[in-house]
Amino acid sequence: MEDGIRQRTNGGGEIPVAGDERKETTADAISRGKPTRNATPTRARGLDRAVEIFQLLHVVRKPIPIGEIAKRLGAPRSTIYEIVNLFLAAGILEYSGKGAEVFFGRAIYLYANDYFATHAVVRLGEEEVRRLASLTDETCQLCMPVGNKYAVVSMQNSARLFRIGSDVGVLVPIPWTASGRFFVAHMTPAELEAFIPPEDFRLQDGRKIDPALFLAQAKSALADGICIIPGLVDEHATCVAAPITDHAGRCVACICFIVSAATSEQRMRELSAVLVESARKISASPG
Amino acid sequence: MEDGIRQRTNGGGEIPVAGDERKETTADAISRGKPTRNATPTRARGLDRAVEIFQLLHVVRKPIPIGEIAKRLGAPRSTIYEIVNLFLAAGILEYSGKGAEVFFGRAIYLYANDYFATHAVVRLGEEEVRRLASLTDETCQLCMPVGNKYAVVSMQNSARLFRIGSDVGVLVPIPWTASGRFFVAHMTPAELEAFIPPEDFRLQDGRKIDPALFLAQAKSALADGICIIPGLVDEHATCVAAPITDHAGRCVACICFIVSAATSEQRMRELSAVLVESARKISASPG
DNA sequence: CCCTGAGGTCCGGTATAGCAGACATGATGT
DNA sequence: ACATCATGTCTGCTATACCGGACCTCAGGG
Repeated sequence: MEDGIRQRTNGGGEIPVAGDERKETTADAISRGKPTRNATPTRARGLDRAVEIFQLLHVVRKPIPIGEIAKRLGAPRSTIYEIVNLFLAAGILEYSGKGAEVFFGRAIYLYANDYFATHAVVRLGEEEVRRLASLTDETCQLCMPVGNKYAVVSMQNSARLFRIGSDVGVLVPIPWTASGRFFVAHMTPAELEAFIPPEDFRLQDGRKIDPALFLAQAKSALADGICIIPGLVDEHATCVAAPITDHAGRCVACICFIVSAATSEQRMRELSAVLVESARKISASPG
Repeated sequence: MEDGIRQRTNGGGEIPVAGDERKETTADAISRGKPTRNATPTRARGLDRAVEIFQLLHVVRKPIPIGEIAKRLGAPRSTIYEIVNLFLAAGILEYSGKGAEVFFGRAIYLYANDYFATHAVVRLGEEEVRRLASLTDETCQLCMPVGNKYAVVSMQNSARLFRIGSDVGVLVPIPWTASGRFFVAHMTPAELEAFIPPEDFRLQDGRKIDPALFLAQAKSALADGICIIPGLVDEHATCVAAPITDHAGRCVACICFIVSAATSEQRMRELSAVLVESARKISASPG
C-alpha cells in the first residue's frame, strides 16, 4: 500500500522513502541546523547503504529482489549484492518470497525479542493498549518516536471500527497526530524547525500545519498531561493522547485513542482520565 | 565457481562470541569446506563491525556501554563510536539503561514486525506452541535455524515445569537437540562437517556427539517425520520434534516438546501425533 | 534464431573510512 | 589533593571498500 505522498523516483539517486535523514550521524547533529547540503554525489559507505536498505525494506514491507534494492537506492548493483550477501549470511536478511527476493531475517526477529525483554515500556504498553481497547471499545494505540518520525508500536482496533490511516510499524510524520505533540514539546522553535522535515507539516488531505501553532499545542499539551486534537488523521476523527515518560521525565512514548469527532465531551473526559491513569502506571515502571 | 583461489576477505578480529560464521557470504559457500583460515589481523570494515555489534548485543542480552563493545570486540574505540552513533541516529540502536549504555532500538522492533507479518510460519507457529502447551501441559517450542545454529523462536513452559536450559532467542548448537536433526538431514557428511563448528558436537555436560551417528539420526528422523532423542539438553529430558517445511519441502522450522525422560511410550506416541499434525498444518500454509 | 532484461559474479583503481592515538572531561577512589 | 579510569571528540595517514563496468547465465518473447 502506497501512502499518498510518494514521488516516483524517475531514475534518480534519491531514495523514494518518505522523509529520512540518514546523513545526520550523531544524535547531536539532529538538533543542529546542519543543512546537509552535500555537493558532490560522492561515494557512499557500506554502513550508510545498510541503513538505507533497512529503511527501504521497511517502507515496502515485503520481500523485494536485490537488484530492485540497488535501483531504488540509486546504488551500484555490485555494492548492494555485497552488502546484502553479508547480511544474508548473518541471518539479518533472508531470502523470502519467490527465490530472488530478500527481506528482514530471523536475526532481526531475535534482536527485537531482546529489545522487547529489556523495555518495560513496550511490554506494559502493549498490555495496556489491549486492556483499554477492550475496556472502552475504542481504537487504542501505543506510539513511540523513531528518528524524526513516530511509529505505531501497537494497536488494537475497536469493535465499532473506525477507519485508521496508519498501520502498525509505519513511520508517520510527527505533526500528524496528537501523540506527536508530546515528542517535541520540550523543543525551541529553532530546534523544532531543524528536527521536523518541512514536508511533514502538510497533512494527507493537503492542509498545512503552522509550526508555531503546532509548538504552542505541544507546550500546552505537556502542561495539561493530555492532548486532544480533532481532525488530523481524518476529518471525522479525534486523537486523544497521554505521555509516557522515562525515569528522567522525558516523553518516550504515548498511549492514545482514536475516536469519532462526534464523541461527547463527557466521554472525552472519561477517556482522557483512563489514558492518563494508564500512562502514569507505565511511566512509573523502570526501564 | 571452479577456481578455488578466490581470496575472500577473511580478516577481522575474532569475536569472543560463541560460534558465528559471518564471513561466508553465499548459501553455496556454506556447504564448501572452507577452513576459515585467518591471516593478518588487518583492518576490518564497518559492515563487519556492525554485524559483530549486533551479535554481541544479542549474546549479552542487555544494554552495555559503547566502550565495552569496543573492548569485547577488540576494535578501536573511535571506530565503534562512529558506527554506534550512526545506528543511534537511525533508531537501530538506542541509549538504554543507565545513560551511557546502548542496546537494540525501536527500528529493530519495527523491522521484526515486518518480518513477522510476512512469515506465516512464525505467526502460526507461535499460535500452535501456545495451543499445544495448554493442550498437553508440556513445554513446547518453535525453533528455527539461524546461520549454523538454531534459535528458540517461541516457547511455552508447562505448568508442571521442567528445567529448560535455553531461553527464547538464544542461539544453540544444532547437535544439542532433536529439532536440530531436521535442519541438517539433507546434507552429506562433508557438508555437515563444513557447516557445524566442531565444538558444537560437545554437549553442555562434556559428552561428545559422533557426527556420523548424528547424521544417521537426522536421516532417519527425516524419513520418519518425527525425531525423539533422550538425554540431550539434560539427562532427564527427552526432546520430541516434528519438521515444518516450506513450499519446496525444505525444513524451515521445528515444533517440539521437551518432556521428562520418564514419559511413557504410550504418551510419547500421543505427543508425537499431535506434533506431526501441527507441523503439517503450519507447513501447508503459504509463506 | 536473436534480442532484451533479469540475477549474479568478478576485477582493478582510487576516494575514503577505519585506525592509532592525542586530547578534554567528569567520576571515582585513596 | 592526586591518581585512575571511563566517556566522548577530533585529526591525519593509508590500507581498502566501494564503484564502474565487463562478464556469464538463464528466461522469455518476438
